[in-house]
Amino acid sequence: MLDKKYDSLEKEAKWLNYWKENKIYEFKPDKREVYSIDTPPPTVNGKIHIGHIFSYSQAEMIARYKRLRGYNVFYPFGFDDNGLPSERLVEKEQGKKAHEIGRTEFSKLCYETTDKYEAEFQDLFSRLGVSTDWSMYYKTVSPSTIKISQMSFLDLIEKGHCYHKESPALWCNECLTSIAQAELETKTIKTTFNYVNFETVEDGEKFTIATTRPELLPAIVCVFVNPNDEVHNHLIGKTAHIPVINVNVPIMADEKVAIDKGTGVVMCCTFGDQTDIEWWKKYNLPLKYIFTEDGRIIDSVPNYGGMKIKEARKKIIEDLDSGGYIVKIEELEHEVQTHERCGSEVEYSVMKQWFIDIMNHKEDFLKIGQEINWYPDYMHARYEEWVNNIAWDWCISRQRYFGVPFPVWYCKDCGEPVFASKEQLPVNPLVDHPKTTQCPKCGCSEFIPEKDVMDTWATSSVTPLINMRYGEKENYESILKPMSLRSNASEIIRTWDFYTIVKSYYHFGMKPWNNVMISGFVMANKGEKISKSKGNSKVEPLDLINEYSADVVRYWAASGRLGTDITFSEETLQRGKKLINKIWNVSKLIQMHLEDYQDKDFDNFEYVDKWILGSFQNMEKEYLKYLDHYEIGLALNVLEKFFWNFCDNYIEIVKHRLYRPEEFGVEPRYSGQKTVYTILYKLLQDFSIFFPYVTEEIYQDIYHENKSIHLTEIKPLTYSFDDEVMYGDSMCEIISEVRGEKSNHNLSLKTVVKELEIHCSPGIKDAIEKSQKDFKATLFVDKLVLDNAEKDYEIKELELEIEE
RNA sequence: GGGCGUUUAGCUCAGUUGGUUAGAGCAUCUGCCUUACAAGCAGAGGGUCUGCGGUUCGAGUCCGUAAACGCCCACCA
Repeated sequence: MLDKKYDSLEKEAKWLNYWKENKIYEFKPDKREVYSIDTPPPTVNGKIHIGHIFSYSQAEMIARYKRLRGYNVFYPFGFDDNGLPSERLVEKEQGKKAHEIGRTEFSKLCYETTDKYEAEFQDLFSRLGVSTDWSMYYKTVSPSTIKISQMSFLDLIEKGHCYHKESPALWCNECLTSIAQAELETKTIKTTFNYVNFETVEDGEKFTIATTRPELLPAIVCVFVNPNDEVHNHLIGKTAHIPVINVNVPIMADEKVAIDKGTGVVMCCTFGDQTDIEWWKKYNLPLKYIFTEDGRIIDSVPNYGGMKIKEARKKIIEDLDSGGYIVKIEELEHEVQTHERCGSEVEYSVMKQWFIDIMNHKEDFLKIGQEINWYPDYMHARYEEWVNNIAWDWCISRQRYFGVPFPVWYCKDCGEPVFASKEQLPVNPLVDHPKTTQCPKCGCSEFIPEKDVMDTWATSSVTPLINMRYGEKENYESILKPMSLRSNASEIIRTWDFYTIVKSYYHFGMKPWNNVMISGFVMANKGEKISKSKGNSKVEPLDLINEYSADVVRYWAASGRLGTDITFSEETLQRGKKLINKIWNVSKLIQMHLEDYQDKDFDNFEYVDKWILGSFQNMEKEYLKYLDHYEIGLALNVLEKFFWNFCDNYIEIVKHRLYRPEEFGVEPRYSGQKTVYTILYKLLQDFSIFFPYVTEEIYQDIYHENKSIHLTEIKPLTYSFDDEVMYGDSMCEIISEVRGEKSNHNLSLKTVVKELEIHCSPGIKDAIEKSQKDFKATLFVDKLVLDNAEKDYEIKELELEIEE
C-alpha cells in the first residue's frame, strides 16, 4: 500500500539506487530502432547552476519519452574538462598562473581538479533523474577522446581542410593564448575619444585624427582618408608626421573610411582592429607589432617600452597634451571585444597557428543547416546569421597546457611539419617521437615538438565521433550516422552546433544529427541572465532538490515553450509540489478501490467512464504531438489540465459508485474500477518523463508488471467516445453551476438538492439520463426533472434543503 | 546598426490553422472538515492582449510600423 504521505527524499534515493542496480537505462543494441541524443558535455569550470538544470532536463525528458515510445535510446553523458575553462578554474583555486606552476605539475592539478568536480556533477545529474547510461560516460581529456580528437585533426589535414600559417590571430594577453572568433564577447566600457593633431611633412598642414587607442601611435603604418572626402582628399599622396613618436607615414586613400566617423581621417596600425588587418593585406603594408604577448609595449619602442597597454595609453596622452597636440578629449562608451573566458580586452598577434578552413565552405555549412530540423524553427535563422557573418577561418591553436596536443613535430632545419601516424595515437609530441626518423623534405633527423594544444571546441565538436567510437573496431558508426538529436541552449549555436557541423561535414560529408532542440535561458530577474561567471545564481540546484525533490525541480524545468527564456520562479515550484502531492493522493484513493480488482476485457462502460476515457484519449493525442515536436512544456500543460479535471470532476463522480456497489451495482462499479485502473496507469506513464521518481513509486506499488515504469511503452487508446466527451463536458458545467449555487449560499457541497429541473438539448439530456445515478449522487439530488430545450441547457428549478 | 525573439490579469505563464462572453496557477476575497488530499474542495473579483495603422464579416492570432526588454553579431578611426 502507498504511504499516507509521500517522502520524496527517501523514495528518490531508493529508486535512484534501484535504477542503478538493475541497469534500467543501459544501452544495448538490439532489434529496436535507436534514438540517439548528443547532449552537451558540461564545461568543468566550477558549478552547475539552475540554467544547466533547465536545459539538460528538457533533453532528458525527450530521452524518457522516446524510451516510452519503444525506441532503444542511446543517451550518453560526458564532461568537457579540457582546455581553458579547466585551466582557469585551477589557476583560481591555486591563486597562481599556469606558467608559474609549470607544465607537468599544472596538468596534474588540472586532472585532479576536474575529477573532483566531475564526481560532484555526476552525482547532481543522477539525482536530478538523468537517465543516461553512465557506463558510456566520457571525458574530453581521456586518452580515448584525445585519440579521436587527434584522428579528427589528421583526417582534416589529409583532406586539406586544415593548415598551418603565420597569420594575425585574436590574442588574449591575460590567458596568453590565441583564441577563436567564437570565443569573443562584447562588453561596454568607458574610455576617451582623443582628437590628436598630425601634420603633413610636405607643407606642415595640420589635420586631426580621433582615436580611442593613442598607445597604438608607434604602430601606425599609414593614414587613410576616403577619396570622396572633399575636406581631406587633398592630403592623399602626402606624408603624415606622427607627433611624439616622430615617425613619418604615407597618407593613402581607401573607400572603406567612413567620412562621418571621427574626423574622417584614420590611422592604420598593425594591429588595432580587423580593418587594419584587411588594409595590411590589401596594400601589403609593413608590420609594426608593438605588443608583447602579455600585453606590454615592446622594449624597442622608445619612451613607452615595457609599459602595460593602459599605462602607455595614459602616458602617451600626457605627452601629446604637453606637446600641444591634443585638440580635445571626449568621454565615450563603446563596445570592445573581450575574451569570454576571462573578460579582458582582445588584441591581435601574428604567429604560426593551425587553422581549419571555414571561409571556403560556408555554402556547404548552410546547406547542412537546411537539412537539419531546428526546434523551434527560428533557431535555424540564428545559425544562418552566424555562418553568413563569419569572417575568419577557425584558429584551433592555443598556447596553453591542458588540452589535446597536436600530433605534430617540426623539422629542426626546414620547419616542415611531421605528423604522427594514426596507429600511434594518442600521442604527446613533448614525450613521444615521430615514427619517421628523417624529415621527408630535407632529411634532417631532429624534430621540435609542437607545444600548443587544441582549442576546447576542436574536441567538443567531435562528440558524435566520441559517441560512435570513431576509429575503433567495435563501434556504433552505423547506428549513429547521423545521430537523432542534438540539444543545447541558444548561446552555443555559433560554437558547439556550428563546429560540430563543420567537423561532420569534413569527416563524413553529412549532417551530424537529424534534429536540434534549443532551449532558452533562465533569467535571475527580468532581463538578467544567470551565469557562472556573473555569479548571480542565487539558487543552488542541490538545495532545490533537497528542499523540493528532483521531481518538483523537473516540473519547473519543463515549464514554458521550447526556446523561450524563463524567469526563475518559486511559485512554479510550489505548483509542481502540489501537482505531485495530488498525483500521490489520487493514486492512494484508486489503489484503495482496486484491492479486489482483476483486469479483464470489458466494454460495457458507464457513460461517465466513456466520457473520461475519451477525454484522456484526446488529451494524449495532443500530448504526443507536442512531444514529437520537442515541446515538453506544452505537453505537460495539456496533461496537467486533464489531470485536474480527472480529479476534480471524474473522481468526484465515480467515487460514489466505487464506495457503494450495493447501491450502484457490481458491474457499474467494475466499469469504474477498469476506468481508473486504465487511466491511472496511462497518467503515470505520461507523467513519468517529468516525474520519474513518484511515478515509479506508485507504479511499483499498484501495477509492477515490468521492472520499471520507464521500460513500459505508451499504447494510445482507440475508443470512439466523441459524443460522450462532448456531452460529458456539458454535464460537468451543469454540475459546476449547481455547486456554485451552493457556494453562493455559503452551504456545504453535501447540501441536498430537493428538486433540480433542467431543460437541455437531446444530447445532454441523454447524457444525464444515462448517468442519472452518478449525477444525482454527485450533487445530492433528491428529485431530478429533465425536459427538452433548444439551447444547450438551462437550470429551471433548483431547490436547496436549508437546515435551520 | 544587423539578425532572432519577447511584450496577454498584481506576479509566473498558456492561447494550435484568424471564429462566440481571452485561459491556468499563485496572490486577493467568500464559503466548505466532503470516508485520497486543508499542501484540500467549491466559488468570486481582476485583462482597452505594449502603442499606432492596415487586411478581414470577424484580429491576442495575419501584414506594416513604433517602443521597451533579452540573446547573438557588427561597430575600437
